[in-house]
Amino acid sequence: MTALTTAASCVRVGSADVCAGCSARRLSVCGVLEEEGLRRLNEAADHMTFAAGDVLVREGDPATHLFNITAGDVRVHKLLSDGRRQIVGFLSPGDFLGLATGDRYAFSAEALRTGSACRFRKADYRRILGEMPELEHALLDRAAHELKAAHDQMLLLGRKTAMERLASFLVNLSGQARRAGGDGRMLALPMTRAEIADYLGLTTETVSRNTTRLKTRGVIRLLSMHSLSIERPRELLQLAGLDAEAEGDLV
Amino acid sequence: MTALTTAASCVRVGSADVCAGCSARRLSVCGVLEEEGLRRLNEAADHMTFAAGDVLVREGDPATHLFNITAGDVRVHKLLSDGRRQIVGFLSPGDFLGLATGDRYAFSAEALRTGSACRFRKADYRRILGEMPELEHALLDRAAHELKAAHDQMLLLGRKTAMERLASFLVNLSGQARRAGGDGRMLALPMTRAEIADYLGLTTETVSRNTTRLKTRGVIRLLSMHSLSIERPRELLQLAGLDAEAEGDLV
DNA sequence: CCGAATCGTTGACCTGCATCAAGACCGACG
DNA sequence: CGTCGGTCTTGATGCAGGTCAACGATTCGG
Repeated sequence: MTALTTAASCVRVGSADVCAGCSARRLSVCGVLEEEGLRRLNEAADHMTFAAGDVLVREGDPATHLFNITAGDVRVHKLLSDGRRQIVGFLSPGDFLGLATGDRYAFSAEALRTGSACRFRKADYRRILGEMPELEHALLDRAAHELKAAHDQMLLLGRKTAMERLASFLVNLSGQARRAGGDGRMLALPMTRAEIADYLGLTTETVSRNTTRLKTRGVIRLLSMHSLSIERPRELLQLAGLDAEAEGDLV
Repeated sequence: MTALTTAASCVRVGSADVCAGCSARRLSVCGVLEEEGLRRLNEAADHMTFAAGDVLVREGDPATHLFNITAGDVRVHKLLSDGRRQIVGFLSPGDFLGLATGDRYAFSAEALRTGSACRFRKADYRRILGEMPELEHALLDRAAHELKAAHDQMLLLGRKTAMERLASFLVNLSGQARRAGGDGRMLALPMTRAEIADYLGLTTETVSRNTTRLKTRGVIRLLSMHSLSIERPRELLQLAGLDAEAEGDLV
């Protein structure tokens, strides 16, 4: 639970044209920009790195910055005053952080592992959006997509059983893995059981028990604590409550 | 459960300049447009009316249209194959419907009562957005706001108790009522108990029991089945799990 | 103004997941 | 390579909220 400030781990790269060689570009909103736009975006960006446990954003702080994750994974969560936690999302390279923001951050964001991000002052970013409609358009697309994902998560949290939640989670991870270039059967779980639980509205014990059930039934195989393979995708989809309506995801 | 098609209840007004006299304009994204922009938006719009129970959008149908609600209230929900329902939002005049949409609608939308909306073909709307950056900007703002609300709802569904959910719901309604010009103490509940339950991830029985508890404790007073007044706003906030962090909402 | 259908409330009981508790495992560091 | 702190798993038990059932209240068509 190291709580470095953003400033402490921020590495300002300045005028070097980092964006040009950014591996996350094709996954990110920046992907729509031409050379000239990318150069101007680069000028406004702080390119920063972070380590596991670093805090990018703290719930309640004045919302001064927006982020584009370029490497690593980030956890976004909200807290109740007594410590109950809801994780509202896990971010991967290409994801945008800070859209859903008013004057103050309504969520905290912490790195799951070492990574990097582009950081923008909110005012700068707003100005840039005004100058580059294609960027604003890409951002709206992304917001729409996130909103759809949020609706799916509401259905999961409001109406699905523990097993359906876990299966849905794995199906989603599989989809992401495929989109990121993997085969969709081998999954990395960069988060702990407690984080999975707080994402699915469950406890670690329930996540663990249901993981065991999936393993016992031969639906998944645990390769290590933080990686597994999906052995029976069809069954997993069924358990997720998708089945027929299946989004074509999974093999 | 009348299931009129949109076409059946759609009233095309054509070239008449309906937007100019639209009462929802100041609440809507259209509010940012000048006369010229408004005229062009009006050209692309079908102005339609609907009655209670009418279906605006059916989950799974090709996503051809976007909507701007101009009067009445609309329920947006998702279904699991066995009939479990999650309501992901209630829309009021000024709200936008169809942002979170891919090729097909991922939700259904039904009118709670008589109302009206502007309907746009998706392609038309996309073209218009390209021509009017200020509209796209307003839409992005709104998307960000909805995303924040979605995160709040995830916290509610994943981690709050039944009483906290109900209290939070009433606090939110109160905020909306205030923003719509009311005093925030008198609330209209255009939806049924079953709809509240499906919004909060509970059953009608649980909603009913907790409503009774609030009534007994003197926190609220039921004026009729579909309207109530908040007698002890402070206590309601506390029950909602907000308290100190309170968003300045409520008296 | 009546009757039927729907909606809401209340009570009794049940269950899925939380909670509490105790080991097993795992990875980091001397 | 041992051991120490955190993570994960498994078991026993409890309870918030779901389910089932019965009965009021409200609405609406005629």
